[in-house]
Amino acid sequence: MDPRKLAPTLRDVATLAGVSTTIASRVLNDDPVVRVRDETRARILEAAATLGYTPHGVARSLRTSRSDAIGLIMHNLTSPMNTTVLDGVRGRCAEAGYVTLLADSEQLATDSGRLRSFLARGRLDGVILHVGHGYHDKLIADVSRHVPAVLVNSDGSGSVPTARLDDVAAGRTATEHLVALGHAAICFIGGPAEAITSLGRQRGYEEVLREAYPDARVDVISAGWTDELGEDAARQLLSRPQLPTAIVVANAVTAAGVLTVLRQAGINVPNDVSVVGIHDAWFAKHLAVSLTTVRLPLFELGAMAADLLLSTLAGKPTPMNALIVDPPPVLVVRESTAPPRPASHA
Amino acid sequence: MDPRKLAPTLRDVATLAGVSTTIASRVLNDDPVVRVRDETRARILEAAATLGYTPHGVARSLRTSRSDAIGLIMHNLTSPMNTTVLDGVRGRCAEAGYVTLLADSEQLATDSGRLRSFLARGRLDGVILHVGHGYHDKLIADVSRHVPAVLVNSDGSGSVPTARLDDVAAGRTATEHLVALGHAAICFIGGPAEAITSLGRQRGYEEVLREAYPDARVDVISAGWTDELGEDAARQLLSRPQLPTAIVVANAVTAAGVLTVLRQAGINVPNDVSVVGIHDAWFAKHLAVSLTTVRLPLFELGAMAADLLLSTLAGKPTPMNALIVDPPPVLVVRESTAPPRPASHA
DNA sequence: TTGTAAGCGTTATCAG
DNA sequence: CTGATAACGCTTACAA
Repeated sequence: MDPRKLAPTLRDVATLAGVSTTIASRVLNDDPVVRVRDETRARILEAAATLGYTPHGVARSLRTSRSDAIGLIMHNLTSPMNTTVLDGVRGRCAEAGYVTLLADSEQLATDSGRLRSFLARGRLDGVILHVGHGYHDKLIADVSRHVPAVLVNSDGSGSVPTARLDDVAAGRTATEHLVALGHAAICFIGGPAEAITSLGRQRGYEEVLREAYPDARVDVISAGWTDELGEDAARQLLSRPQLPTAIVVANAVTAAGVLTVLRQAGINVPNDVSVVGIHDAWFAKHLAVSLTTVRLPLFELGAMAADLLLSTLAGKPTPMNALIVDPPPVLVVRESTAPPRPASHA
Repeated sequence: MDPRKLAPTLRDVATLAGVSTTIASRVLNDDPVVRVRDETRARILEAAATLGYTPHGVARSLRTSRSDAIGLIMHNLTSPMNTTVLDGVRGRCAEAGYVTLLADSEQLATDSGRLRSFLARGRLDGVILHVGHGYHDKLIADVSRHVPAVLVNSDGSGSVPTARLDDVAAGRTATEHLVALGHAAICFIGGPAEAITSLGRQRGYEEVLREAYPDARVDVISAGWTDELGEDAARQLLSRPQLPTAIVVANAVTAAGVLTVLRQAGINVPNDVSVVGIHDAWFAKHLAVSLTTVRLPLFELGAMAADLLLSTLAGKPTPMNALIVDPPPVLVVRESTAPPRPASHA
């Protein structure tokens, strides 16, 4: 039933090979320093093979005080964007020989018992935090007190290395596209008001708008990262006497909700209003109207966060801030954007 | 730099409290058997608190030979459905005090070194495998040789407990809806030909079709779980002289691709052809046409898989097959289905 | 070239 | 009610 009870130990291998555990260990970990007779080495390898020996990771960890495991504390794992970041983290860690422990930031932030057990000493060499707004300040402090940590898309207040997307460039790219098409009445539908990524994108939007139209009206609605909140924002827009001619949405999931509500209201996208979303997720082309987006390097963001942590763990000097500028944000034009219709009235 | 170097040990706590590590350990784990003076207990607790003591998980694991960790080996983590399953697994395990190690099935199947390090003895109490077709037979065998394992939506060939969705019922529900609307020429677009979930849904489709029209033509196209493969399948359909009047798609992601290609081809859904998808994912309502779907309990599937494993670990008798029948598949009607148009020709 | 022995931080057994 | 002590399986000075 339980195979571990019978699992062969290093001592078993050593005994079978007729050597001490010392050389057995060294040979199996191919220690570059040790010099053994080829014949001895062969005996050990053979013994390990016939026994089907697997090293006991926990015993090794206890001895070496490394676990070769990193923790990934994520917020809203259901979002396709976050999944991509996770893939980047996990892939890079796996390449470096680390396994990944996954936890949900909400749970850890609200249940200190779970947090403690997640951080139980020795189990994790380091932690990557990709958390939303909310409890995150305390969580970041709690975690980074225990193990080396890095942040993804958060405000590390300088104390913890952080990997970030170039949100300002993303906001600029989206808005520049609309301005180039001739739009001036452009609304920005953002994420949660406190979300640093949303604020960056908003800043890009404002910069471009002001550069193009020095006294343009900055028009911002705070929504959130879900399709429902996008729907709410769109309804809010519809209740106005006049629609903008174009919308920048800070997130593709939110944009999905916006497009659906506009469709339900009989608004034609892009003829009545253009919409551009940020994040070129797989579903963008399949939405109510296929969505023009700005592609952002989410996988690379995760990989970079992993690199920062691995570099810290290796004792190398690590930059406190890594902005992912390669690849840069790229506009992917689909059917949701067009020039504004020629002024029909007023 | 490295907080673990300074981390207080149980001995530190015991020394500060003026007791042995034995009682310190027992008190801190509140062993129900031990009876200590309240005063002693208080001293120990206080010492632990002032030192900020955290138990060393690895040392504990070595001693108890339990890690309170389970491994989740998943395939295609990018799929929103799989993410939901993952959420169910992780949530249930967290409730039971287990942490979750995540790994990608493709990587583990193709790199035996990674598999070995993932399964390093002692690190995992058990493993949940949610793998696609392909290398999975060997992978399942390799894993279950090392630790207790359970399967999700796979063919366990009877040797490993398995949690499954009621795919036949899902296929039936989708097809019954179309039959009730009056459709007879119904095509089924499946997942990969070997995928057991797809085959179950297909069987449900065939059953209902045959029950309604004893000599109806069963019309199946094998696609896959991605939107691109859905697009391919739809193109294949479009190359026929005559379209079916309705389509059942085994997966909502695939259905997204189908809808988009139909839109591009100028086919009106639902007037020219009805489409029903399986899996009521968040994006279903936002697609080219808002998609009628069958809702399946994916979260519960993950939770059930976790339950099977936890029950095995607890030494309880565990069913080899768990079909998730509660909640049952539920039809969610949106705009992609309608009665067939009155016979216009032939 | 190989072996001895200490110790990582716990928990469990057994004795006081 | 409390305390020595051994052991979990491994790595690594240090010896031989």
